[in-house]
Amino acid sequence: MKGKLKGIYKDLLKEYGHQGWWPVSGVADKNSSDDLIQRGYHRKDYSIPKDRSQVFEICAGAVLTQNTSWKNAEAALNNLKQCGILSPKGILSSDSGVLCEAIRPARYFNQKSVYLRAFSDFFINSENSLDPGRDDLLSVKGVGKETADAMLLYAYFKPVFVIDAYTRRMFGFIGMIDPKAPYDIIQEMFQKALKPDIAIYQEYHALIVEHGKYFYSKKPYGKGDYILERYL
DNA sequence: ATCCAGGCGTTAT
DNA sequence: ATAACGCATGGA
Repeated sequence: MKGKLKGIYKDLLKEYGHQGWWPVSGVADKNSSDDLIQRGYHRKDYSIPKDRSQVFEICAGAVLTQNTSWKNAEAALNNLKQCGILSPKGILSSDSGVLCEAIRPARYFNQKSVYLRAFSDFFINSENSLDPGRDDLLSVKGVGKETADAMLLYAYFKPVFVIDAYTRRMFGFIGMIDPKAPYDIIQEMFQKALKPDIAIYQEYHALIVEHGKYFYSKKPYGKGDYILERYL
């Protein structure tokens, strides 16, 4: 059980390399010729150097990318930044029309504008308290289990395993889980099999998304999962 | 033109 | 409890 998940992790890491999630702006090295660095990835960096503003940006991105390509979510983040409202106070004080227009590329802009304001309010009210717990995040409108866990793992550095649609399809494919099982059941399977290692949890989820894009999209780029098929 | 991407809240079985 | 539905952009 444990060896299997760890084996898959190693295979994916070998195939795709370090993903460097979560992407954030503001750490880009303009002098670098490395495309990943210029796009704002913190490659191989799992320490906690992030200031409040980057923590917020990760959380905002987590909301914006719900059922949406990261590319579109990133466009929304760039728009917010361009408008000078990529901050809790900025979002709360922004005109609704301006906010909606800025995040338009991320789809569902009416809903997500409300979600971003709700999270901004939560973020400000938890400024000088301890890190939020899962239940705290789940109480915010627009923050469901996957989003809450992504925030905890990538913004707050808590060892929680993120379960997304790709995770269900991939590990359902090799028979390790029931794809339609409840979120917490699937998450429990991963967390019982893997030690609570933040760096590995961050990397594993990123690798699942990368691999999933190729073989487990509804319109896969690749034709046969040569990596996971040996775990059948 | 059609299909889908790093879900969530609400409403109906 | 769990399934169905609305949301509503940009790229392939």
